[in-house]
Amino acid sequence: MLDDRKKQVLQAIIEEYINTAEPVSSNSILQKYDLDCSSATIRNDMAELEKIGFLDKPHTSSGRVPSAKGYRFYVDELLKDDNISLEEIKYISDKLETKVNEIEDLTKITANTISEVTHYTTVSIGPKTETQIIKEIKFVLLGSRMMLAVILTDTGLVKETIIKFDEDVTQKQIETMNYMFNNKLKGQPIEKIDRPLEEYLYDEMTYSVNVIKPVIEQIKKVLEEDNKIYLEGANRAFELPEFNSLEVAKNFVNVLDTKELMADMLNSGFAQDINVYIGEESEKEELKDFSIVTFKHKVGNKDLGTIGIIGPKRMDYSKVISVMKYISKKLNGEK
Amino acid sequence: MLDDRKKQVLQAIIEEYINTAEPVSSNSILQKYDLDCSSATIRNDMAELEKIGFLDKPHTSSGRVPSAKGYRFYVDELLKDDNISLEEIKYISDKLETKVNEIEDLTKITANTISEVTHYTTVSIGPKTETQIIKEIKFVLLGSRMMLAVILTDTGLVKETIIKFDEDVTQKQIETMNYMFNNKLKGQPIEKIDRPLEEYLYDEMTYSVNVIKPVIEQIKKVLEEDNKIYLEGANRAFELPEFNSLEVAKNFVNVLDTKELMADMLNSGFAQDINVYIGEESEKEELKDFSIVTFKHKVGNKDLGTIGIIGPKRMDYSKVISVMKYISKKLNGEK
DNA sequence: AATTAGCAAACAAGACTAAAGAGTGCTAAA
DNA sequence: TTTAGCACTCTTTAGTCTTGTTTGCTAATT
Repeated sequence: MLDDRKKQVLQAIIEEYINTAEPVSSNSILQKYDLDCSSATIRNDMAELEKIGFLDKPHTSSGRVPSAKGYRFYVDELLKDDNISLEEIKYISDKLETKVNEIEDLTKITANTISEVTHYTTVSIGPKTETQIIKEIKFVLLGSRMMLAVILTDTGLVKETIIKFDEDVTQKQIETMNYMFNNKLKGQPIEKIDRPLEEYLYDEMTYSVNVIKPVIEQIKKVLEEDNKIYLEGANRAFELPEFNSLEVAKNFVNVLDTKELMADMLNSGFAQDINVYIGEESEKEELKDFSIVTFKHKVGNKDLGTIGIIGPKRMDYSKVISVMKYISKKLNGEK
Repeated sequence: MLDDRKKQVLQAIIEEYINTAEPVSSNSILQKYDLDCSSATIRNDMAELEKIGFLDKPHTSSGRVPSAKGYRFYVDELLKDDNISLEEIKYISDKLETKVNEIEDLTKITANTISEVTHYTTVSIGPKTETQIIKEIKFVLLGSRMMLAVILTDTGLVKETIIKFDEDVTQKQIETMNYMFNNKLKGQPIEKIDRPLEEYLYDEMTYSVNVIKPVIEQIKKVLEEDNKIYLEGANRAFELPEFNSLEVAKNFVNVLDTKELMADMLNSGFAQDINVYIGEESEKEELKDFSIVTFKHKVGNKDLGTIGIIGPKRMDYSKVISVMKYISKKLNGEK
């Protein structure tokens, strides 16, 4: 395992690289971090850290750059998660006070706050629908051939959809349908809406396929619909020096544009609330130059969606994770 | 005025430049376009076209590049608007067949189609709310302290908003409120919801400010809310050579991120359905390197929103305008 | 055994030069 | 008015040299 000085050297190199984006030399850390040894000693340590794969060298006579493995060790073992200033705390608190009526808005505000404080781009997605339980379905006639269906779930998610008919429908019909749907679907998780259930509904309400069909189809569609992905601060990334490489910049825009990829990243991850994917760790070619930190945004154990920060591998993990932890505490009512 | 050969030269230069993105030399157009003269003659014409400001020269001994003024003349006088292939027509027809329930979806699908066919980035926005007339307001109780308000307008726009209360409300209260709101607002254009009207509502329904206040506030908010802007194919731009300049690429991402700027461009424009802004013509510093073609998307004279194509000044105006005109015809039911 | 000083070697980055190639503008002739 | 011919301009690319940074190694020191 690493002795203390090697850990210090690794930490110094990573932090220095996060600040400067330039390969770090033995001399530069000797000056800024007080390690009680000479630059030659540091060079020896650097050589060893390189041997075990924690550091890379752009070319033979240049300083060192952390590898994904190096960042990983840093994130797992060395990182401080209280890297947050009083001003930042104040700013976050204020923004999170905003009253919202829909949980998606809360996710958006949180994502926006994180983006502002960390200066990275964020992507966010609403809570997964499949596992949510239908609490109530309401049908409202909006005209003789148009109806609004509103579906409420246990986590407070509200889905609305407009349904159009090819023939006139009456208030009475709507009410009957509404009763049937509630009867059958209330208390069910969304993923349970399957073929047999659909057929049952078709059978029960024989009076007009023209009426029933669009209702079932549209409700299924809106429930299965992928959650929208919201982007915040896409332009912020371009302030960073790594985006001076045209190829990196191009990849970045491409990645943000590939909603499925983003949804995939946001929905994967382990049981923890915060997951860190460093460059190639994500095992997606497109993401090899980027790191993503995802944050499962919860109140109690209600899933409110996931927020991801995407930036260069040289991301300020300490700041990002500190901010996320603070927000998590805050949302759960801790002082 | 320009004689015929000068027009041909201008057209050839612009089309060649649109295709190659390289300054155009007298020789290159002599070879590809059959002008019945020598390269020296073309050079003379080019010099004159430059004198009247239709062409620019990156440096003394390079070929010519069209200026904004040159593109303007081309768009206004020389452009062919039937530059669309059978495959493209087929593709567009198919995609526009998709059934939609909300007009915003139609705008999105159309914007997506345009982006796919032209390979440019599109931005789109829903119809302006201010001038729309309220057709119906429905309140639906979703729980003892939560209500959904649905507002329908004459153009078919539907706005929904969830309203939360600090105290329990009854079905009866909701109905009374609903009646009052309809009574007062039905038939009114949205921009007419002003202070006196609000006060009247406050006065009429004295029973609880806790109930009335959030309703009025939230309805006002949702109606005044800026329409969302949808982006399609942001990454496509990066295939173009002008985006190899880091500064241009950066500006582009910035422009797309500045929603107000985009909303401004989409909502400005004259009576025509198609408006073309070439580079500096838009009089916005940020847009000096880009051209925007906006398309007011209508069925009959119902405004369904505006779609904008944004790309380099060297945009294929002919293709873009041809596609827009075809879509416009198609949406209005012409074969 | 660990640390350090000292120094040669590697290499990037920038400045400068030279040569090649493309394209124009001008002059004089058709 | 058009054209041929040619000098001139300017970009682009490659090549060379210089400078400065940083390493890795060796040998001495603690």
